[in-house]
Amino acid sequence: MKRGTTHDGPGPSASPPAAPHPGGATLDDVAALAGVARSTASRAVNGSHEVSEKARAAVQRAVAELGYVPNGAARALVSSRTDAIALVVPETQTRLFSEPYFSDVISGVSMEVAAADMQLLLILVRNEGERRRLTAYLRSHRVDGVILVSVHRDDPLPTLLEELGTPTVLAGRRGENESLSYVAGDNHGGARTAVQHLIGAGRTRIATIAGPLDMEVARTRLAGYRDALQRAGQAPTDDLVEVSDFTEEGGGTAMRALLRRAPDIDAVFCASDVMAAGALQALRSAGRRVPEDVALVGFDDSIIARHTTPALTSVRQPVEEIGRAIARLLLDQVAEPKRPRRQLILPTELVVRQSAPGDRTSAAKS
Amino acid sequence: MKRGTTHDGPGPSASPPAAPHPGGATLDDVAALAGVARSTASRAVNGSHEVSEKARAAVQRAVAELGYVPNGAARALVSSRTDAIALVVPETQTRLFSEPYFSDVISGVSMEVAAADMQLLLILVRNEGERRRLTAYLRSHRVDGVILVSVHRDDPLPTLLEELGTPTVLAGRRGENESLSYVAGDNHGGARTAVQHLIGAGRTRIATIAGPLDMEVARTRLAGYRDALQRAGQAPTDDLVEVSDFTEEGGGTAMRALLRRAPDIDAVFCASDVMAAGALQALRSAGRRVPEDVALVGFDDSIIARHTTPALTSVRQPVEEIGRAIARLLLDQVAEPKRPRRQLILPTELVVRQSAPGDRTSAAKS
DNA sequence: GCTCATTCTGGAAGCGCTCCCATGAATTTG
DNA sequence: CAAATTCATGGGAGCGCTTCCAGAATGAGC
Repeated sequence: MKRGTTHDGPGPSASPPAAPHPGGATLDDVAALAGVARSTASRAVNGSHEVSEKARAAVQRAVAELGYVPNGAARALVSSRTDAIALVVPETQTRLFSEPYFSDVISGVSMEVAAADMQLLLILVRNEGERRRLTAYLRSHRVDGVILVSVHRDDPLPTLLEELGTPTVLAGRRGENESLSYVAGDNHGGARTAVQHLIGAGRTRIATIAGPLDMEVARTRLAGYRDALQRAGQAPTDDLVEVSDFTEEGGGTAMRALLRRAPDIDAVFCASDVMAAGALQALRSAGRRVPEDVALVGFDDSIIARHTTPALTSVRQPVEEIGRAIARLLLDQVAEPKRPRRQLILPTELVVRQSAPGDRTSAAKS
Repeated sequence: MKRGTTHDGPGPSASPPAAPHPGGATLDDVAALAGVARSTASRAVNGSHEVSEKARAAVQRAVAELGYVPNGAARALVSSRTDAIALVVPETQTRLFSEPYFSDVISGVSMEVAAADMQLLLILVRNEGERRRLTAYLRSHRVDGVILVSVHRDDPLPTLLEELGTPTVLAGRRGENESLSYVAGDNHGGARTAVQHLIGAGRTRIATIAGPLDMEVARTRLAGYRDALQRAGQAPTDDLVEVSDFTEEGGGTAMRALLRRAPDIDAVFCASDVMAAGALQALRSAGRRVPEDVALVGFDDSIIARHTTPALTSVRQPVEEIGRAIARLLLDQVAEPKRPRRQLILPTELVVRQSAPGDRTSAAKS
């Protein structure tokens, strides 16, 4: 007995023989029961190869009997590995987090993290105070690695992490020349495919509602849009481009602006489903039929895409797979810090629904 | 200097004078710089009152200069407080997690946890393996408290936690006699209000699509439905009740079953928006107009409620507030373990939209 | 049978921190 | 002015674990 400091005399307490002390068994208890030294027990528990079969078996039996679970703090203290990674989500926009994108990324990340027997810390950053707190936290080496979701161009966090040497993977990149590891969906290709789909359906005046241009996703999707037009021999004009903010309201406003500026448009590619939902509403209010008068394509294939009337044609990203890839990259980097950065772009897929069918004539079912 | 092994010479780096060694400054460094003993520095850092103003100031200066951040593992090891709480989400149903309910609960929890300067661990449990892993984890005393979201009646986890003496708060209760602390929305009252709204709108054949009855939420909402009918003097019949599974598909199936069994229904209260969306689809396919022929009310006021056509009347829970309350209860319990359990039921609110307007005549805008 | 290489093993040194305890200074009191 | 009290302080003992190191045990080689 080690911790019990209270009484040593032959106390009358007939406490149960198990559970030697409150906090659970320690490695010393295991070693004692197995009849080996603590160091040997440690090796056995951690699967070192320099342990005889006999010793290992004895230790395993003791572990099982005592229900021993290593104390994470002690282990972290000495090995300076925490077996935890942080997932940082800036939640500045309302309910950004509730977008299935985040949930699915988290879900994918969680799978891999659990499989590696590590822990996932979720850190939501809503304001300056929480941001400062996060900075201090990251400096305190309490996690082995960091995943950053939804990074803005000028976000100082990635730079900080780079300086600290903390293994980091971004969900999406900051710009075209991203120095950190990242995983993203093929935004450019997805957007291009979407617009090509519209072109293929005979649309000739195709506008776009872009996201805020300080986000690389938005820029890339816009570039994909332009690329598709260019490839089709249509010079992209700026008055068919409206920059918005990824919100439903913003989508509506942008749509009205487009209709005012170019009343003859017959298709709109929206850089997100949420904006598309707003645009749809605006189109309806303006008396345009979707898809007969104006075809509409969104991006993300989020829940609402399936629930609008007509349902939205949208670009789906393999979001959960993105999450898993992120986690795998990060875990690799944690295990082997000097390994070169890696970037991964995963293919997207166009999901065709009624808001933009494959040909102009097919009617949408109300 | 202790850990710094790389170089000691006056490097040309103009980086801040701090960071004496890679892992960050230790309390010993702080103490040395402040000219006090480590124990004094510790007291100063932790805000003990038994420190002279002078010493405190010196320590604070040193902390600032060195950019000192306490090592969490070391602190946890000795004080056996981890400053972390776990949020456990069983994600057995697909994308259950993507329901705004979870996101908002998490968001609320996160706020309070951050304000208390603690960490939030997110643990998704998808299968038996992850469940076993969680059990081992909880036994290892690596978190100060646990939040359990979406508990089923016979979930063994709450019992385990109760045995371990780990402070625990549930989001929702297991049954009517819940022994643990919990916070939930007023499911009974919400359901009752929803049905009363339908009655008030002149509906006379009101059916319900319930959730799986091994979940207390589902039972409670069903009870609320029955309560409303009873109060209105209508004896609730079982052939107007269809039990489903909280999925969209399930909602559709249930709706078709109801229509077959009772073609004359003129309203349906669905225990979730997702099921309501499925029901809506089914109604439309069956040629019923919503709300003219059949009024529809959902529950949760999730994103899709606003995006279906017609938009869904739905019961909103103060989800973020639920999250905050959960965190507060838990943090209280962590600080004061013997404090009695507390249960909290937060009021809900009916959001009226086109799928079930306040009176029978008002037309829904397509 | 004895030496040398090859495993295994136990002892011991910390990781960075908190907190108990004894010391000595400062303060109060008879 | 000495004795009693208070209070900040530094020393030191761990918390439970990993890991280095040296020594014991085993096996191989001549």
